[in-house]
Amino acid sequence: MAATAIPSSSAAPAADAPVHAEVAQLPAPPPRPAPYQPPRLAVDGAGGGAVAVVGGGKPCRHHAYSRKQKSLGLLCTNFVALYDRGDVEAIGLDDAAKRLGVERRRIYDIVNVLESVGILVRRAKNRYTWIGFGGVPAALRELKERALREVPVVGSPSLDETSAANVSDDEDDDKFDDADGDAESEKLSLSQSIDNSSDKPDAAPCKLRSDHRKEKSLGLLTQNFVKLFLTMEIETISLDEAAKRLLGEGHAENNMRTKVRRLYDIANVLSSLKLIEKTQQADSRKPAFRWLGQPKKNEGDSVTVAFAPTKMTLPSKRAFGTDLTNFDNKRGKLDSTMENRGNLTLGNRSDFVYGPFHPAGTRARKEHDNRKILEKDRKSIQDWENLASSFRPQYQNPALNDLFGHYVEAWSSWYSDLKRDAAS
DNA sequence: TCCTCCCGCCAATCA
DNA sequence: TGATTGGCGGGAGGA
Repeated sequence: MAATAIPSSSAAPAADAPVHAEVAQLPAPPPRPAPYQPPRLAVDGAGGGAVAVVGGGKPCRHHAYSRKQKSLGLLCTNFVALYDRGDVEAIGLDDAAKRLGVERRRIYDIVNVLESVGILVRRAKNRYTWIGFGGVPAALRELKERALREVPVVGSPSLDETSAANVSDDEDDDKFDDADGDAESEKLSLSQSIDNSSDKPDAAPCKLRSDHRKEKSLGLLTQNFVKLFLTMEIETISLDEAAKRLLGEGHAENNMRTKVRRLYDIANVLSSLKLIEKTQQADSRKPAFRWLGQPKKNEGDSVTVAFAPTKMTLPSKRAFGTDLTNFDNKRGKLDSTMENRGNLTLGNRSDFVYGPFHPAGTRARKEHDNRKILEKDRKSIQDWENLASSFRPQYQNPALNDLFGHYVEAWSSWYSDLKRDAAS
């Protein structure tokens, strides 16, 4: 199989170039860049470091490290922008890492979360198949069904004794009792049904060390985190609270901290997918996350997901999607290969809040529009169709128009499926 | 100062 | 046995 099924097209960047890097220039795009030219990378032979030459601009070395440009959420946005095209099927992890300018380790984080919400599927070592956002409703539906099986009473205040308990294992590293082997199998069923190439059908139900490792996987934690939203009455939840519910009370501070770290990773990815949004808890200053899919009570089995192309509120802290590559200086050590490719930074901060899904316009007006659109979404799923046809931002950058088109296409496809499901 | 979360070490697992 | 996968926590950036 080919390394990736992304076809070369006139708008597609060269395989060895940072993808969509031009989009990262959003704040000050050329009036009409004609025709689209992918950024070129040149190697500074004397210095040994790579020097990015973007869009014909001057080479620039050593701009300041900024963790905003390296966030998992932004990486996820870029990953989706790169692969959410109708003609993409296979994804090679090496290829993705190379194209996005990050280490493989980060790609694993992304694909584990994306896989757990049905956006892609692991086919083999190093190889994933892109499903797209159309796969999300089914994955969420299955998650919800499983969660409801595990939680007899919807709205149970805690998952501690059910699925969450199955992952509250951090202090049991040396205990591999098989008392709940079946529950483990059940709990792992989704991820393993996705990735069953290596599963042995006759595997003993007892908890193996490999199972134990899987229990703590980012993918499984993602699913359990999503289940919290799918099964509980709460509108928002803080990561501390989520960690408590997933771990159970009374766990060591260390375990809790580790779990919260992972939840931050997951939340950032889910935020960039517009499945959740960062918000503020009403009764405290602590940040919390709100589910945007709202597949909860009184909605029967339906699972709705309100992501692109509708615009969501901006995260309070981060601006995802401002940079379609993550080429940048690394913190601490300098990465000789990626260093200085990061000349894709945006201008001043007030400019770069606009992600790839943001239409041109003022931030305030957009936020106002976003809120209206969000409310509109929540009123009725039927409105989405109109929204898709009417909400068509005009990007100055042709690459963005293409990108938005892909989202509209993916969304339309998913919405058609949803209507068909509802009708049947 | 505390929250957030990037980064990469290294152990587990796979081929 | 080398390659792949990913848990984990240190510690730096940011508010």
